[in-house]
Amino acid sequence: MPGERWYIGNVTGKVLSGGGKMERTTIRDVARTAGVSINTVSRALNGKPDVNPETKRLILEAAERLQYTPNKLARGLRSKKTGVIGVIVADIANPFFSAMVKGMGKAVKELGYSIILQDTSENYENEEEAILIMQSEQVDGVLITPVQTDKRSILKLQESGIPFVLVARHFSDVDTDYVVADDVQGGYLATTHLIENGYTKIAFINGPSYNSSAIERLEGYKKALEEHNIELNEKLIRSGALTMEDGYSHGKALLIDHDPQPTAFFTFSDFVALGAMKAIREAGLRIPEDIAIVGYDDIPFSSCLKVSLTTVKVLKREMGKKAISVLEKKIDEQEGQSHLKMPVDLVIRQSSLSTRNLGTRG
Amino acid sequence: MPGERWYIGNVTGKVLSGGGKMERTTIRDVARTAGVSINTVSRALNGKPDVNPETKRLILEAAERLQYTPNKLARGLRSKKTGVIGVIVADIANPFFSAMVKGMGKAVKELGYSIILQDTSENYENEEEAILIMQSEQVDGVLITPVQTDKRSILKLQESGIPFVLVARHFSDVDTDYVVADDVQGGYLATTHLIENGYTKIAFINGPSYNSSAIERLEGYKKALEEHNIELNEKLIRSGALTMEDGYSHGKALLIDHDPQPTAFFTFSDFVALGAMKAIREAGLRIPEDIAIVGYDDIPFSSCLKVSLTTVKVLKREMGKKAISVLEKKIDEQEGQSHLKMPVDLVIRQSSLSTRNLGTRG
DNA sequence: CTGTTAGCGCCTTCAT
DNA sequence: ATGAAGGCGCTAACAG
Repeated sequence: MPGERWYIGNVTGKVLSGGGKMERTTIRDVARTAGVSINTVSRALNGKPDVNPETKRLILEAAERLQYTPNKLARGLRSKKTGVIGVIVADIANPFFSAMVKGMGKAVKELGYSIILQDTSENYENEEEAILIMQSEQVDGVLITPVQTDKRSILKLQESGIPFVLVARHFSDVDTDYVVADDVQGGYLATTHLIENGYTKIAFINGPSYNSSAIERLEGYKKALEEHNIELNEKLIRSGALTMEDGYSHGKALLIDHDPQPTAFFTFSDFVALGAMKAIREAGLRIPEDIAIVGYDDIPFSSCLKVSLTTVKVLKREMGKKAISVLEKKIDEQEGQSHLKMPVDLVIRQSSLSTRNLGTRG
Repeated sequence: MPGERWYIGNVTGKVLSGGGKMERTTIRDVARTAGVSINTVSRALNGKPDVNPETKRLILEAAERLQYTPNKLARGLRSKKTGVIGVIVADIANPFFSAMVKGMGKAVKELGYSIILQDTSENYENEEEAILIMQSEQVDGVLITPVQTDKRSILKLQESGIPFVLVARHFSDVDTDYVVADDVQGGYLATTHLIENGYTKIAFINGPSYNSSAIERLEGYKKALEEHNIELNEKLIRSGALTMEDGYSHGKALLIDHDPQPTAFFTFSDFVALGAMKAIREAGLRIPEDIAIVGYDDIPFSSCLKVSLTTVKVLKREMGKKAISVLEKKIDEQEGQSHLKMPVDLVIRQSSLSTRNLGTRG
């Protein structure tokens, strides 16, 4: 527990001899002003027992007047707790992650922690460095969406002894706590939906092959095909798509002289879907009449497109919040591992609903 | 300067008597192992002069072997520098701000700082609290996009003596450093573009009236109208729009039995534009044939819409980077205030280009 | 070149 | 119920 936070501002009114620079009020100033000893102040301010209500009042008043703010560094040095949680994400500019971080921020606030943010840009070296920084920062815990091109960084993190939880992605062969979305189910729902609407030639523009979300969604995709006795065609599966541009180029490749010609797309993210949609339009095809498409994540704009996007909704903020609460338990030494899968949900909109959506096609 | 960073990991190998928990290696352990005094180690590690190369080598070796990582808290307590910069944004889930933060993160990395993030959700009370937290965190400096419903929080920040820079928004009546976009110019460019394409009934779905960006864009809007001798009609100006939903409702209000009937929209953001576009479509109108629309920010998806969105491009990452560099100067006591306006640019796409874009309409 | 000393602000024994 | 003393890990004088 990072200790409760209460603030009254921070200006001392004192002025350094040298120039115009302020010096922060310390517990000492408060003690002097209240006419008590340093640690009586400490105890009063931290709500510890054994403090005369009257002196407590005096102390609180003095603190208020002097605009005292506790120094977290000093406190941290003593208590070995910084009240800071390190958050390492793959790309903060991606609405998926920024929504997640937003949720973390909210959850963390109630607990009195702060967040230090690191962005790896999906780059493993950056991830390694980010972890070292977190260690040096003495964070009380770490939340990380690993890049996954290598697992050694996570193994090191494990060795370091810092409590940590993987978020959004996890390793099948490294035993850690994690909070992820139920991606198998997501892949399954999306694919089943397309199949049930008569599509059989469903192309899957998937994420990188090392990415756990991509792996699990593919599993869901395969499961759905199998259940409906549709033969898997490797040519319809493409991987490595993360951006809009990737979606565009993969979409294009799948449409131009491609065998078999897909009649529907399932994509790794709404961003990828957007790129693919552009490719579809440029190929002179209509959505959903000629090609249906289903995205993933349910990012805000998806509902507002001219042809609104059917997608798998992931509870991004909730996932962030949940991750914090799992991490907090770890920090508080409450044993037992958490392997959490957040439920996902198919949001059916226009992009997958052709008016002539009966019977089999292609 | 937050002191150079160098890491070697952090596990000591030591085990506490009590249980399996690690204890971090301290400078003391290194000193003992290297057979020198504590502060020789400190100096060696910090690259200070007056250290025998040979002993330095010994110390570095020992540090390496023991996996020593400096304790930033202790260092900060002494040096009064935490190497942390506080970033307070209005909404990290907004792509505009997340792109900005991404830029800050990159810039900060090179300088050896870390970032503590706070999200106010456009709420003033949260902003006040965020500032207090930053003080308590002893950050070396603060970057903030103020909510602007009240300026007292900023005045307090000023009093606190912490170096800070406003980003993306600024106060006309509070003298601070800031890095913002050239919003007058942005409003002017967008409006002029519409006018030059024959539109005269240009509705402006603007942001909150206290928001400096909204104020300045309105200024640009008015300037453009004036230059073209188009009479300003207050009924075409709406304020308070921040979200997609706001854009939708304002758009709707402007289209249903509205006098005068607008022929073009200029909106506060691409998000707001997206909402307005939905309203336009629902009113049975076409973009851009019936209603042209210009957004603001140039958020990634804008280019990929079926009718791609004409918008004012703001250099979000660059603004973040610039803000960091200005802040760094302040931290290093380099005097002189910075009032920076980042250039903006009109990106013309389909949403403002009717095929029959000649002559005057409406 | 190197070691000794002192203290940053806070909290935690231990006395009183 | 309160105060005094010690120390978290590190850096910055000042000696030697």
